[in-house]
Amino acid sequence: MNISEFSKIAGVSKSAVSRYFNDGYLSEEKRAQIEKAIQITGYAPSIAARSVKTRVTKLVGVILPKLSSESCSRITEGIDEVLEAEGYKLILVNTANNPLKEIESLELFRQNRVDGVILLGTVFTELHKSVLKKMHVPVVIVGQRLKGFNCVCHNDEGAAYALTRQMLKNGAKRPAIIGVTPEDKAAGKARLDGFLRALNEFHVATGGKLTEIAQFSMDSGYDHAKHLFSQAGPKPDCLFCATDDIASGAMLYLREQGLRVPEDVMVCGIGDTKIAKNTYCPLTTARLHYKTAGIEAANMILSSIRHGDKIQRTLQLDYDIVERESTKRETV
Amino acid sequence: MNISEFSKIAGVSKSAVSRYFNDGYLSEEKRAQIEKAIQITGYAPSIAARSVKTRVTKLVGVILPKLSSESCSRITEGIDEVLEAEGYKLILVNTANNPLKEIESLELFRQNRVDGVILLGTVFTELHKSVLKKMHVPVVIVGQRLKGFNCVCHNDEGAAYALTRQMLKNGAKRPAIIGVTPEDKAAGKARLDGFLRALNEFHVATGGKLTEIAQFSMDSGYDHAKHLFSQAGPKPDCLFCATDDIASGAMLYLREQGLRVPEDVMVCGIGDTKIAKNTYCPLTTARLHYKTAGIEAANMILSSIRHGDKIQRTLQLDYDIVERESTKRETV
DNA sequence: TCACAAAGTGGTATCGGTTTCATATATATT
DNA sequence: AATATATATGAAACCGATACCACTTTGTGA
Repeated sequence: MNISEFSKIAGVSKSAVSRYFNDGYLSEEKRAQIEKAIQITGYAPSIAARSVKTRVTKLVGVILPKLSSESCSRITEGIDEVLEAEGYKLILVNTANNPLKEIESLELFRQNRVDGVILLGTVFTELHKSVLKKMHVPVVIVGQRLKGFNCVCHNDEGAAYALTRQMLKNGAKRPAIIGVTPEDKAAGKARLDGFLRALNEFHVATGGKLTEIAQFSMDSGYDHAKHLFSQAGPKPDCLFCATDDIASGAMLYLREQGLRVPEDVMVCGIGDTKIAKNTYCPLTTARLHYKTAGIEAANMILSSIRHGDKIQRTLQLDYDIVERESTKRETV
Repeated sequence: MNISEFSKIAGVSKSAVSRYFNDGYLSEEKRAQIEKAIQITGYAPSIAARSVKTRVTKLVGVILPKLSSESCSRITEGIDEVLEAEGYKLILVNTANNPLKEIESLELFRQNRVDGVILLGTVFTELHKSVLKKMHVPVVIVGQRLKGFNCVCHNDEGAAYALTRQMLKNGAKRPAIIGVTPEDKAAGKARLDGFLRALNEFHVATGGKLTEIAQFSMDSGYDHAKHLFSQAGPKPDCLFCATDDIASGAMLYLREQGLRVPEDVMVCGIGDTKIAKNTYCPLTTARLHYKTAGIEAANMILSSIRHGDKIQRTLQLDYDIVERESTKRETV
């Protein structure tokens, strides 16, 4: 069923039908005829055909590294909430942590003539930047700061600093970190930097031996805790983890080994995901406002789409420290 | 940049360009010219324009009740994995548990001329069925069984039965359930049925007072556990929860009240989500194969799109019982 | 050498919409 | 009454692609 066929059924011209769906001048009489015909036929105009002419797709492409991670899905939820209300649809690509797929996806989005792109970024190469520069539509990056692009990000360094500082204040003497790759400037480098800044302030040194680089998963947290605590020499008494998932995996290992949290080892994570509340020893963490980040990213892209302004903005959302049991200790 | 403009730059005809992108007869010479021009201009054909003519969008619409739930995001991940490999893109709608939005989304998908629809369903009304019937593209429903439609679902009743049976075998005498609305035939009704079947088999009665209807969340699990244990009369000694999230919330309440798991109260959930491994007392649950469900749903829709067969199929994936500490008890 | 199939080519109709245009009518303003 | 303005209308051009068509060139087998 197309507009011509439908217009005949409704007994009006093609133009009238188009006007009906686009708020043009139209007599009440024709409006009624068209509405009646819709009831009967169920006709709905093709967005694809429309967008050929109007060059507007009402589509926003979203690239994310892992759909089934709580942080990503909550960000996406925020994005969807805003864009859906404005009549935009989300076209989603899950890169499964494959940076090559990000590039491919951008190409795909260009073919689909999306009105904007939101990228939940991890690691950025020069290739990324050059491909992003060539996009002819607004781009917003979430979770990372990339010069020359609109970004919504968290205060990663500050959160890591505050958490580590808290553990040191509570009497920890030998801090260790299970981080993620420093190629990830936010979750990797910034959180490591915050950790180190706190150590520096407390005049505590950490050998490279107490620095682990894990993946973004519980299992990886477990494995790296094992590696950390299997080394010769004195054991860490405090463990900063780059994410709650990593922290929960590490705690699973500690529990297996009969190490008490927080008595023997303090632990903290970042994110305040659901798991933090439920670990056997409730996890101290920094709440990151994922959904809000998604909402703000969506607002940012809407504003760019509508006003086409080229001013680059970076929005940083602050964290909230959520102190639970895993870092509390009676100072001796 | 459109195909005409591009074809001039490449020094070939429009037809040649179209053939380049659609594997038609084309001399090596022209192929090379086109490739060179692509390098320079970055031209990519418009999918929208193409789909007007071909009537194929390579778009699959996915409707889900809550993006940030682990089960939904894992199903979606499975769907994406398969469809992405076949060149399909996902257009996503999060209904936020608003059944009206499911209907709206279907309308939206019709406008977008998606090639297929995958619906992660919860509650189905007659309106749902009639709108679904009117879709002119294949539909697959995940997580529910709906007569007349392709479905991929779990063995909800069996899982609930097996878990409850396990708790009764381990010596529980006074079982309670925190379920979800029976309007949800899978997570609500079927799991309640399984619970009751086990009770029946063990000749245990349960008053309506020991049946709570919660939402799909930790907080709701907490609230309903509170309600359950605040009632007058003997307390339950075993708690079947319709989801892991509900179970984890309930356990949080039990812990607050100083009730030990499993000594005072056995608890189990369904899903085997990440949280189950991490609760202070590791949670016995039934593993549901969410990602596999997504993969199978995607395969089903692909097959329907390609072969257009009208045979309705229902695929049921079985569960695996994962027995952890929360249901173990030394029989006295 | 000829017949016939396969490869290669560009013009044009077509897909399903929107928008411009020319024109007509109704209403409001001087 | 004359004029300006808002409302209403359908034909036709257009958006950016594909597909059919008629045609030419090349390759193959008898």
